[in-house]
Amino acid sequence: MGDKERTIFHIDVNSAFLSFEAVYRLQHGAKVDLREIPSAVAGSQATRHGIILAKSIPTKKYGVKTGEAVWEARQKCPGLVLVPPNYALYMCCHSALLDLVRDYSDRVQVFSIDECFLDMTGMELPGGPVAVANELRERIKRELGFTVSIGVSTNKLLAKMASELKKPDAVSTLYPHEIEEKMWPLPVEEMYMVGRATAPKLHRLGIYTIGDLARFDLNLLKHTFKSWGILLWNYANGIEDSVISSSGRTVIKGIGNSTTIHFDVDDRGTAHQVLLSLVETVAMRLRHSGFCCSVIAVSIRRAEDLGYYSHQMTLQTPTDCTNAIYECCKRLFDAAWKGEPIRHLGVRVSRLSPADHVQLSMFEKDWEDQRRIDRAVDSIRTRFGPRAIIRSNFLWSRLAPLEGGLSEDASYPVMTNIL
DNA sequence: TCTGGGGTCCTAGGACCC
DNA sequence: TCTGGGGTCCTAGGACCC
Repeated sequence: MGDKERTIFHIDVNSAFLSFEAVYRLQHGAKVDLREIPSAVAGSQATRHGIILAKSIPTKKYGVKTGEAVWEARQKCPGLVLVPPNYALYMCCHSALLDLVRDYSDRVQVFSIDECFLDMTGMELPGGPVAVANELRERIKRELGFTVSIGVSTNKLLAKMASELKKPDAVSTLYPHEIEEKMWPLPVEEMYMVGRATAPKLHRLGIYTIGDLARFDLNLLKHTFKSWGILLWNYANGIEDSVISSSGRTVIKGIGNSTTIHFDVDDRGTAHQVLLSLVETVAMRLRHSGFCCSVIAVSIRRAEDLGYYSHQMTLQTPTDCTNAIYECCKRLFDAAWKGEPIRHLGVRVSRLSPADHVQLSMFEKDWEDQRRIDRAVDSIRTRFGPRAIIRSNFLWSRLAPLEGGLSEDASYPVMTNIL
């Protein structure tokens, strides 16, 4: 990393989906600001997508949590105003934020739809980093209408932890010399990378705060958690030196779609059809990205206990062909399914290689024909909409012909692994 | 009448090779 | 003639993030 000290900003949109929604509605004549009343963005219960995706600060006061079931949230907070998600709108807000932020640095790492890192190292910062961060925060509020929390420090981990310190609409620093005072007193589960499974294990070792973790014996952590233990100890001590990867737009490792079906599936035929609707979008995205895949995986979530299992296979020859992937998915499903009612199905392809130098296998003689068909379907869907052409067996079914998938915008933000 | 959907990385165990 | 040992690849499952 060199010995030069860096200046990193982490920008986090406060209650992102809900704020985007609130701003949009105000701009279109709404009288109430969703951010000021108990409200949330949530999926539809009728189609069994009923969970809270984002909530207002007043809602938070009722103890409602993101990811919680809607009926549960309603019990805690009667009168909760719910609005359906609108991902296209969120993408617009995301792009607008990035455009604005790039005025301040060209080294921007998109971390998710509502978070990014800015490398401000070596920039002229009139009044210091905090003054510039405040100006940026004000400008976002003024021009885009929503508020952000900005964390300022010398690496990404500390900048990210800093942005959590004060919300909404705030700038916080967490410099190395402030770690002991600002970060160590926090509960260990508030540290990035300490999740549901790790927290209780740390508690069992007598580790309750981030400070406890930072001062814990590293060898003992290594013994218990392997490489994970080293990562946790480093983070607790503010040690993290990954670079901001901006231009090197993150290399995609895999593409997947999954869906919760609005009724329980208990027969093979219906399951196959769901898989097909997932493969249609996965394969289209795969071709759009210019890759072929070598690994195909199908995952199944049971209806009764939400238990989950998966099955995967490696191909001899990489492919991006809808039918080829679908045939594999059917085989994988048939081999894996134990016959229980299914709530959720997923398809994922990985081990990607560039599509332009895929070796043609002499056994797949109709391969070029298939590619031609896929290309033709893709171009019709691109020109006339994704539903301009669908498989006839979906016409009389209860299922959507294409399931899941992100807007064809290739710049969709994907979480870029550990910092 | 149960909790979405998109990702990433790591690890253990088995197969197989030399 | 007892049983190494190192390496790679594959799969299933588990952890985490937003």
